[in-house]
Amino acid sequence: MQQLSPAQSPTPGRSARLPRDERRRQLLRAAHDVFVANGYHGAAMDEIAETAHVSKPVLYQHFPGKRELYLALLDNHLASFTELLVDALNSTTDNKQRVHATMHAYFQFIAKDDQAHRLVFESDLNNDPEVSARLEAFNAKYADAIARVIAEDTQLSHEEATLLGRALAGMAQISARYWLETDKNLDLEVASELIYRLAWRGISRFPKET
Amino acid sequence: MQQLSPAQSPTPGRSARLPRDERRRQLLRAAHDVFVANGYHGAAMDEIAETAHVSKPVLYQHFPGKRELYLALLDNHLASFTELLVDALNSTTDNKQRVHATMHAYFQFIAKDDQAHRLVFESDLNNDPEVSARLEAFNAKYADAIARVIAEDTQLSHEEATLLGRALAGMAQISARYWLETDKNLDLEVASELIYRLAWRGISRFPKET
DNA sequence: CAACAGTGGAAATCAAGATCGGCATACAGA
DNA sequence: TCTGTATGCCGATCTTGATTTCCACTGTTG
Repeated sequence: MQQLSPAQSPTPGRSARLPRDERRRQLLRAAHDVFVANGYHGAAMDEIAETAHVSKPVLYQHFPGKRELYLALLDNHLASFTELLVDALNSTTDNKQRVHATMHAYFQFIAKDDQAHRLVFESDLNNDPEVSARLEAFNAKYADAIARVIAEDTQLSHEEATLLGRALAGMAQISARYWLETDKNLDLEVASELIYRLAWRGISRFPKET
Repeated sequence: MQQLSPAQSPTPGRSARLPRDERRRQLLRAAHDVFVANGYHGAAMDEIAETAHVSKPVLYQHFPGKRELYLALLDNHLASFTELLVDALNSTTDNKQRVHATMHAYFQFIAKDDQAHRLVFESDLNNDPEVSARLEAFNAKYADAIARVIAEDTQLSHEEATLLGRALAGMAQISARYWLETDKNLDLEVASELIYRLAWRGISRFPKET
């Protein structure tokens, strides 16, 4: 009759045992919070462990190091973001509506209350090749999708269309992040609509010269 | 007649004495090179000193620390960048030409062969309040200038025009940086012209609704 | 020739990531 | 119910890398 329910205090200051998967998820949540709050370099493994109510060795039993922990989170977020965008793209076959839906999806991701965008776009680890490769791949995918839309409607070369695609992708990112920092004075719908109109006016029937 | 040219070796491995200002400029040049090559966190004070052919104590006599050294460089670059943009804005009174000139100036700054843009936009120190405050101030100034142009030509509210200004400022930044990484397949003139046209089509006579 | 400003080598300090050995807990099988 | 064993967990420590400072030396200048 000693080992009562695990909720009882087994030993003061010791956290309950968890199955490996569940513990891993918990650690990821904690790491997410700390990275979001402090950025990559500002986040200490100590603090992540403490946030998860766990000691550091536990952290290292699940992840080889800080970088890998961050990369795991980055992969998760980029995957869900990509899914959002792909769904928006596939939601219609009308290019105008596509741009609209995609822009809206972009703003939605930025507005998510887990602040995943901070981890993705404001980590101070952009110089790491693994990180920049992932971000570059993501941006390339998004920008190319826009470039295809542009190419359909214009006479531009592939290179030129791609440049414009990047430009609009960047516009979406920067403007959405700015919008968020204004404490959402404008409604999400209003803001994303404005940017969509700006983008669509810019590219639709874009003339080859002048 | 003893103090010969300082280029003579006073003592092997010892650098010639320099007036304080000149030494400072030399240190800034060296720091710039190292920061650009390695990013903020990747840059070691050792390496900066070595690049300047000087010992670390000298470095610390001119700058209290690594952060201040970086901030000094950031201030310099932002000031010269601002000057570039202001000149472009004042080069004409026609708003269309203004946007054109400004976009061109943006690409020129990114293309400068000292790679100052890396130090400004790709430093991994964006979470530092001093740094983000400076970047935010710079972006605000630039975006507000664009917003004024927009407000002149449209019926949009101040908030809405500012959001669009940010959007275009972000577009300039992201597209110029992308363009640079394509090894300048497109000529600077061609690329900046494309982006300018995209921007101007987007904002000129922007309708209040739909 | 004497004070002085500037310099470099080397070492103190410090923060943060990573690890080691042992203890506690749950569960399986007798 | 009892006991063995594998698994999860922790305190304490090690290690590394970078910033910062100390001190003796050297050339310069009045």
